[in-house]
Amino acid sequence: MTTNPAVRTRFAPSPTGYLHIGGARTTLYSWLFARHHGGTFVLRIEDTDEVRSTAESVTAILDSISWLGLDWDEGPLDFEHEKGPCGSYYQMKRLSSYQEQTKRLLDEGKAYRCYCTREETDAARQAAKAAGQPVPEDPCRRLSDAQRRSNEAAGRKPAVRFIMPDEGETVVDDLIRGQVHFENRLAPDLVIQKTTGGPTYNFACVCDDHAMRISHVIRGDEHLSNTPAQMRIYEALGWQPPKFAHLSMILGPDGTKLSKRHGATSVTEYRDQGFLPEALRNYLALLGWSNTESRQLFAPDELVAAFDLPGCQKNPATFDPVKLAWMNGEYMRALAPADIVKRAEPFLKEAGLFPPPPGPSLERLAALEREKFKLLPDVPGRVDFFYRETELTDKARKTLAAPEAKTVLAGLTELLTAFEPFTEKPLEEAIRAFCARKSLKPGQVFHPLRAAVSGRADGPTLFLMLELLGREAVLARLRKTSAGLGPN
RNA sequence: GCCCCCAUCGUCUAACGGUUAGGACGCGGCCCUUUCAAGGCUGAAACAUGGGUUCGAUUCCCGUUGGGGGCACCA
Repeated sequence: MTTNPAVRTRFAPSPTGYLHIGGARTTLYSWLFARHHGGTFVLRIEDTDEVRSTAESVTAILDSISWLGLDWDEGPLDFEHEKGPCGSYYQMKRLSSYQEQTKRLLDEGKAYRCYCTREETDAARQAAKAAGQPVPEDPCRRLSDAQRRSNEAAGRKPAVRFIMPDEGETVVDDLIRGQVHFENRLAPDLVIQKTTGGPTYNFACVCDDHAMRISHVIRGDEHLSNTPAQMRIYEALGWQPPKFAHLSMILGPDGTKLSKRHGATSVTEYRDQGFLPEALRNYLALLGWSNTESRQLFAPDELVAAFDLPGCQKNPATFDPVKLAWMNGEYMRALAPADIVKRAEPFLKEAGLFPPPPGPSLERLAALEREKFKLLPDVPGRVDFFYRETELTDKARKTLAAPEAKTVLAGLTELLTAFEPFTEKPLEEAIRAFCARKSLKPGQVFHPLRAAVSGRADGPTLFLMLELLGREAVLARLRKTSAGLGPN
């Protein structure tokens, strides 16, 4: 991979919860873009919301990103350690750098201290709105020294506001959307430092993207309207802004922003449901990005090679769990049986099948059933009856309700009691001969046999299944099921 | 309410002025088959709408409608 120092992207989550599907996609695109161009991918934790940020969220987010197979060149390694030359990558550890820039803007008259309370600001905005003015001028913008002193004397703690231009427009040149124009008179003076002394998001973000030499800011659509203000800050500080690329939102099935009421929205939930990270990654890559061939399946390195911003979609995309499940099945089928078992281990454990009870090897069974697995829990789900008797499914019950079922099972029990060798081919020949002898259609025999022995109406190829189950289990279940059918 | 973005099958999307509007998921049918899958073949299914521009618009421009996002001392 060629390295390209000119490309540096970042993902900057605020640690106030799990990694959301939308965040995962943003991370993926930033990572893919960096990797595609041989650049650097940076992870930064935006923990300036003192009340909502938690250490657990940091860990959860890092875990989710790693689980997706994405790595970062700079950023936190865990809650204690970090790597990279632009540290710290936690905003709360960079407080002095924001204060330094705030001071600069204050000194240069590009920002001012604002003593208004939340209520006063709200009231002023309401009044302006009623008067048909889009944005009121902040009274603190032209405070006299005496007024300032009296505010200080009254114990009021100031926030710092950045002066936005009163006229003209700010143009964001977005890599995905093109030029987007914003009227400056509509933008109020932005708080850059809270009364607590901490920076606000839009300010910290600018300072850090500059300090970390970020070249391409790839982020969600919800930030597009923040961008003009950020650009004004870059300008005031005399900094070159990065290039911006705003990704459209991910919507739920009802067309509104994907949220918890639509079902699983965090990466961990998908992991826990038994999705493979490579499948989720592939699916997310396609949700808002495409290639001219409309290709669907990409190995990780193929994705890196193919991905670029021009393929990104401008319109929002609806998340489709059904297609995700299909894709997961594709990846499951591509796995070697031993890998299927390995990946499914947590789910096998949960089902009490790991370590496996006596019986055929899990690997053998995984090979037998592999094309039916869609999700990891399907592994124990389809294979459990080899190790233990299971409840009859409704369909199996129906099959066994056929009038001839009981006599068929009785006949088979008799046939198989001393049958040798108890292996696939001979069993098939013998059972087909049995059908002929009794003038029964194969289906009339095969179906109840399968149902009685496996407890279900679908499953592996019948005669191999009998072989793997072994004579003892087959006969025991034949008898038990038969008894359960009651007198004929 | 104001600002911004967006608009091709149900969904994800291809097309970059001239195509029988292509692919994928899902759905239907057929084949394969002891079941369920997988696989193969196949079918139904889309250019939101009204004006322009043009010899010609899905494609370019404007309006309408619809959807989304933003308007915090939250990120």
